[in-house]
Amino acid sequence: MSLRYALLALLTSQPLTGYDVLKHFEQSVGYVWHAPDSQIYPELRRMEKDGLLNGVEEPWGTKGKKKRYHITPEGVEAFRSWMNTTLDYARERDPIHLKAAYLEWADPDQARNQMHAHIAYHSSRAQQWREMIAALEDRSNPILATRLAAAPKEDWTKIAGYKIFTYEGMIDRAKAEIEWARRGLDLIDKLES
Amino acid sequence: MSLRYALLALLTSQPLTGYDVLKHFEQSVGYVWHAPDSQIYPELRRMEKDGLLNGVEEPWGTKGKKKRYHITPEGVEAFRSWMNTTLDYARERDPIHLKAAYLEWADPDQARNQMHAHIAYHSSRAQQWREMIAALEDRSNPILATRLAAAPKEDWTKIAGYKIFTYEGMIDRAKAEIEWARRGLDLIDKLES
DNA sequence: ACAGCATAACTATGAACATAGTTAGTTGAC
DNA sequence: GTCAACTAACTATGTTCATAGTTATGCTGT
Repeated sequence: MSLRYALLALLTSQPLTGYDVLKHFEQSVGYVWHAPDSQIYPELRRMEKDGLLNGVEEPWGTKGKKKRYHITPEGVEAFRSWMNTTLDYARERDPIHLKAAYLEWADPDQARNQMHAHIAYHSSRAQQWREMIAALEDRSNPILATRLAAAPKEDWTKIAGYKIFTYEGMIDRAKAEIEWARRGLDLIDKLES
Repeated sequence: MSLRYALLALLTSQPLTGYDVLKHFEQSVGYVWHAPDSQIYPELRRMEKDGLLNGVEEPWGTKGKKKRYHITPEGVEAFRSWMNTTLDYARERDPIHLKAAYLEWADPDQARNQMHAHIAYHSSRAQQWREMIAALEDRSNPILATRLAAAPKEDWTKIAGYKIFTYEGMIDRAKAEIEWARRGLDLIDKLES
């Protein structure tokens, strides 16, 4: 169900065509909730059917046409209501922890490789998020710019602030993963002598 | 696919009936990879079909019967091979980050509630994992005991050590979440004046 | 005697997600 | 002028997962 709210979040900023949704999604809310286009197109149609969006057809070139989705008052209300409802937490399901728990089954070097890959993955993510925060702070992020343009000036600090806070949380997680994997490398050295 | 390897991990310790798998699963590998029974029963049958398990029927009472699944050499090999393959990382998909990024849409008190719920959830998880680590360290965890009983003594430190390492990683994550949510509470106070 | 609980093993259904492929118009470079 | 890249919008298929319900046996306490 979260995809629906991710799309509503995007469309509170401005009406977008399906294709525009894809492109904006990938550069903003898609960083916190990934989804492929094959999931987005049908979901947009379902949301229109459910009255959360209003699709307005526009001509495209001489023959083609495209549909621009406008969020409806019901859509705004559904989003606000979701925002005001405390989330349910999903049960644990992370392959790295599954693997770590049985690491005695791996060849020591493969175990080390996995830890190095873990560090590399989370380092690169953290870097990406640091850049995202920088672009949010100096307002150079184009998606943020369109959102701010449509919002009253007194909300700008809030809008940018919560996004920065989100990416900081993701960096914190990445840091915890990196430190854990480093300790994992030490543990492998200690146990596989 | 991870469910399959979670089940193989469990069955490397001893042969189990479907129902036993459920019960053991919930108290061991299920903490790192949750799955409901409706997923486990059919997966066990698929694994048997794929030659990873060998199901031996046993009488149960006077009329009923049950099937005990033994891991085959192919099953052991499949598990070891998975353990030696570096994992692919799934894209970000966490509802709390999605929500945090648009927190300006929530009522301030509901935003605070969400942060408090986040702290409560991760505190309780961390506590559970601390207890798990204690039971692994003093060898009072019954699932660990059966696993150790079937393994050579020189592997005991490894087997317990990697499990403790795993739960430590989960505690680290929980701690990071708690600290992030605390900062979130401060931020809400600052922004929603 | 039978209630209640644990054991045992499914089945059904729909939603969510991954992966891959398809069709067709538009724009810009060489 | 034609070819690649981009815009636009799907479609197909299979897997994974959540939620809920079903059927039946055995054991224990009152």
